[in-house]
Amino acid sequence: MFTLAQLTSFVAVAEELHFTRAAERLRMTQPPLSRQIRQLENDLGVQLLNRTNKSVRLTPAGRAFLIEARGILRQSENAALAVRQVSTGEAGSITIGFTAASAHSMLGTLLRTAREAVPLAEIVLREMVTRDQLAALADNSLDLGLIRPSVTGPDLRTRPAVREQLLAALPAGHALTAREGALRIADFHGQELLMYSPTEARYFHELLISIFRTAHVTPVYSQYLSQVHSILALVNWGLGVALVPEAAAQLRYADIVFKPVELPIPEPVELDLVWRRNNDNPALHTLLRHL
Amino acid sequence: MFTLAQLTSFVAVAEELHFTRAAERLRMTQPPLSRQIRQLENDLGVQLLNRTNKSVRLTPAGRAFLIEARGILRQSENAALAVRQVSTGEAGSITIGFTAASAHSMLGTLLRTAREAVPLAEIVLREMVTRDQLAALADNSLDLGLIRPSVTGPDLRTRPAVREQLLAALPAGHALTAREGALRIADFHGQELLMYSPTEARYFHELLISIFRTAHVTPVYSQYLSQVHSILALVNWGLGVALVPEAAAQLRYADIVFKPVELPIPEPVELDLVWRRNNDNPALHTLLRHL
DNA sequence: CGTCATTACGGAATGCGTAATGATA
DNA sequence: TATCATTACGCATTCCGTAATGACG
Repeated sequence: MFTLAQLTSFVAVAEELHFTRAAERLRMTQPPLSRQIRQLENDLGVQLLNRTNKSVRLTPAGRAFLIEARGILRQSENAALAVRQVSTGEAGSITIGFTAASAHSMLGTLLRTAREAVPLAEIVLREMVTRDQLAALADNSLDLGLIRPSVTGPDLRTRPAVREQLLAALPAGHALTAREGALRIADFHGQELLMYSPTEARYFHELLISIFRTAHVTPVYSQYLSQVHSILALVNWGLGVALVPEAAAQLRYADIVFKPVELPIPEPVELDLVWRRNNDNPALHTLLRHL
Repeated sequence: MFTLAQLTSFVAVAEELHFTRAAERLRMTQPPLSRQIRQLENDLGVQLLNRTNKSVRLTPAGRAFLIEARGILRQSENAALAVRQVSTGEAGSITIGFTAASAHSMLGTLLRTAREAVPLAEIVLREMVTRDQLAALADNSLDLGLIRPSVTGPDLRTRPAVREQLLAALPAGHALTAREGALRIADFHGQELLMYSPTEARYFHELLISIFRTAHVTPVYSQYLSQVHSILALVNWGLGVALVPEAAAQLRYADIVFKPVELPIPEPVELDLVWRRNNDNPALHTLLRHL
């Protein structure tokens, strides 16, 4: 197979149609240039140039190869450029995991920041539950996760991304919807509360349990569900009340009224950014620096 | 700039993720392979692989470069293949000149043959008058011309392509349209004949002059025109009769009747293929062999 | 006979292979 | 301690540059 140097030489000769001038342009003497071209022709088994002593002309095959050679050289230069951009974090690919609920709070901001910070990078989004995100981070198939706070290994790094309020989600016509201003935790005493699953939505489950225990309030846990939008669907059907992160209020339901709730911690719902400490994706670190 | 050999080495290592195995695949020993990869990384200024003594992993930049490297190698192989096809006449580009009139007789056949003979070649068609075709053949911007017989230089080769009848083109309602069967030359005596220009359409001009002189017939030369379709337009308007190559009958005019003419030579209109003797376009010669 | 590509030849650099070293699990 | 990448070193090849040759207008 030929050499990139041979291609460079050939392009120079093809453009100058003059070995001596081409050699000058290549900052070499003319004999080795002649040899290179001859070598290239031997490698290809094709005559590229017709030389008489007073003129150098391209053969049809030479014309065709000139186009190819230029293409290969351009692609090579682009490759060198592109790989440097990836290595410095200017370009590349960042795979970001998110949970459905987080999409409404943080994801928009994150993507906007990414577009500014690493405009040349490709952002790949994957909707995954927290547990799957942690697994994907571990095997390097995910660069960055958006998860609810949870126990993570020592090789994962975590950073709080946003904090949100909890809102009461009430079916239209429910007694509490008539109340002026914010609700209090005590208002939920004895209410049918649509509760988060202790396994699938452990973070919210424990958050609510803790809030109610602290306030000595005991609602009626009618259903356990893992996803916020499932809970809202049930509220919409009048099957109970719920506490959901404020981002969920972006989802419009015909028969749900959202009301603020007074809590000891005003914004108790956290969302974390998480990534592998040893992740060597430079684009990821460029993005993290801008967050 | 890097080398294609380095790219080949890198692809092997990236695929095996193991220097020793990659070296075996490349039929070389492992140390020079290590050096090549290191050299490639130095050239690029980018780390492509993370080596621990027990594992070789691609960095994100390495992943990006692997794709680029495969692309460059593939393009290089394709280029070598393509240029060989051009040199053997399997592929390439053939520029063919034609006159408007010839388009209807020969061009279809020619293109069909070309598609069979050199399916990989690009056929470029250029409508040019005979004189321009000869000039273009001389400076190599045309590979093949379709022209009326004319004086050509010694470095041009010519081959008869087709012979055609001459047809009488009569305006609808003209007295001769009533005649049964073929016309005779004598029928044109005293007729208003739309004549070919002696300079722009020399071949037809001299052909007709010769035919009428031989038959001792003298029509009235009312107009001199250079192009067949101009002549037919005037016939269509009733401004005279004309003699045109049979291919012209393919052009449908509302008010023209075509009739055969008895001539001493049944098919006096010739169309030639012409090309430069020294044309080094292999695709052209492949095509000519099939014609 | 002058221009310009090719051939001839000597020296430097590149690149492979073998052997030794070093690092990590 | 075994595996596997890197470093060390010697040799063959490649490739450049200078000089000589040759071919075409």
